[in-house]
Amino acid sequence: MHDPFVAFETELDRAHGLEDRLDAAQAALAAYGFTSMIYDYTPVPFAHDGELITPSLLKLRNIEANMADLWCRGGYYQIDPVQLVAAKSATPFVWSYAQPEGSALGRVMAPRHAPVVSYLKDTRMTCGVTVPIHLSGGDFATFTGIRIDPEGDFGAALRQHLAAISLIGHIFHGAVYPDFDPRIRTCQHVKLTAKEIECLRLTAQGLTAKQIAHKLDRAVGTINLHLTLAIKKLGAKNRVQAIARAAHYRLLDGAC
Amino acid sequence: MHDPFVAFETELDRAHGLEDRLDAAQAALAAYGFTSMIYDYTPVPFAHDGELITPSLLKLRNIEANMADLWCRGGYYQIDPVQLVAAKSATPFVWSYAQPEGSALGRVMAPRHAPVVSYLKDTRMTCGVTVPIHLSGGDFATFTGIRIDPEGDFGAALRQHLAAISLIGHIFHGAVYPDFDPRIRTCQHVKLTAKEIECLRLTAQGLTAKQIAHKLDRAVGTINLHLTLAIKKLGAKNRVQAIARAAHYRLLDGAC
DNA sequence: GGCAAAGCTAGCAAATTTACTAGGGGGTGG
DNA sequence: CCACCCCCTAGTAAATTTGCTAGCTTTGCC
Repeated sequence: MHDPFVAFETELDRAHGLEDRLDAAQAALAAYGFTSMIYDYTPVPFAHDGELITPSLLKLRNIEANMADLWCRGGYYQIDPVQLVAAKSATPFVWSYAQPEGSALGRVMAPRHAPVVSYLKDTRMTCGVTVPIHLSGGDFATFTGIRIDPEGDFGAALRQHLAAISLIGHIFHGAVYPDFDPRIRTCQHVKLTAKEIECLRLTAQGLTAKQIAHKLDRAVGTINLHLTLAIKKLGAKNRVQAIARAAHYRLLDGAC
Repeated sequence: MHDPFVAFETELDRAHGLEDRLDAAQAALAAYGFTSMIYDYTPVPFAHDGELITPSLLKLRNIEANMADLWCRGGYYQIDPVQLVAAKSATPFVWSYAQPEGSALGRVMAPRHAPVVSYLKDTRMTCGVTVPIHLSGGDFATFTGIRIDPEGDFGAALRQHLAAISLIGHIFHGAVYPDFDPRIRTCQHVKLTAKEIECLRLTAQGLTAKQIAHKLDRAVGTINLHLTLAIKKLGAKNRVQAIARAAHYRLLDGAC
């Protein structure tokens, strides 16, 4: 029996680069009746204040050109209720803005989400499947299939495909993730200099500023200033809180 | 068309408690030819030194009685290569000890894993599917179907069911997770007292020992001692490293 | 009921951090 | 080519942390 997932994996192996693989994923979704696709990746889903962080990678297929701008620069990502559900759950889910009542989406929707809901209704992308992909390092991706102008019962029909779309999403992510460059993989929510990050990591490993100064062959004053500037950029009150936030933003590269 | 996943969800809704739901999941797996099931959950998959942490919940169905003891108290969990692959990946996968070559399992297997491999061969549980479930909080579960005495081509046949088993695993976890009690959800790798944790959390929020003393109406010496003891238990060199490790073990409850 | 262990209480000297100060060099844009 | 901004360099007084000290209370077990 021909396995569609093996065929998809073969397609992904043959594709060269992210854009080709996105096209392959789009074709795989089309076989299930989807017209559009969204894939995004973020090293850290939430800021320390609980706000969703704009992803470092957002890719669209067959979607209005202004969506990327609204989501990445217009603040729409932070008020996207589907993204909120995905960030807090690990289970793939069908969503519909036409009939959100009784669903996970319906439970999180609030007035602040209205601009996103309006936009998706205007562009007739009111129905889809989202696969949350939480990764072992705390990073996070979503893989979404959307149907433009869905028929009345398309949402119900989607449930038949949830298992397949979920696996396609995981296979796709597994294929593209190894090629992400360091800028995509690193949280840009707070921008620290290389010296600031280096000093934070050594501090998280238990070295005092004096020990770091000796290790890096620099004056203690220099190390203290790097740490102080990092504390300020992280909005922390002191060095300890800065380390807690740096850990949250996964800037420590596992150092502890 | 009858949706087996909706039927499974209904079954889980009707079940009372974790054990009943495990039975329901076992029955769902049996429909795909599996004979046995494993589900486990851990608030933190890895210790700060990279070693796998024994899960706070491990449930087995139709598996040798001594497996729980070997895995939870005998150190086998730490040398289980399937668990290592699952902890580092998010994609569900088929595994076979009969023919591990060329698979993710084969790439991680090393001599230190031999006791686990021997045990699974002795108990004829050499083939299965594992669904890693990484959660948004950093916690982690696995859902595994196993076939005892698999026929020669069972591994290949399993690929047909990977999508279905993956969704079943996610649905099952989603059904049981809300009822986990705090002891299961809290990392027990390092045991700190309530006062130690309280002082660590307040420290991570940027309060000095003096400020904490004022807030808790205690002497500074008292706060300092709680923090010092926590530092020792975490094996840290100082307060900053203790916070980095507490964050790693998710003892801070998001505090930063 | 008694004993031991664990947890919480608190003080102090030495070491470290915090929060300010200031200058030089490199890169980018006009 | 020059000016401005950013990053890296470094010093110091006041505040805080570290790492030890010791005693009291509570809890659990025999």
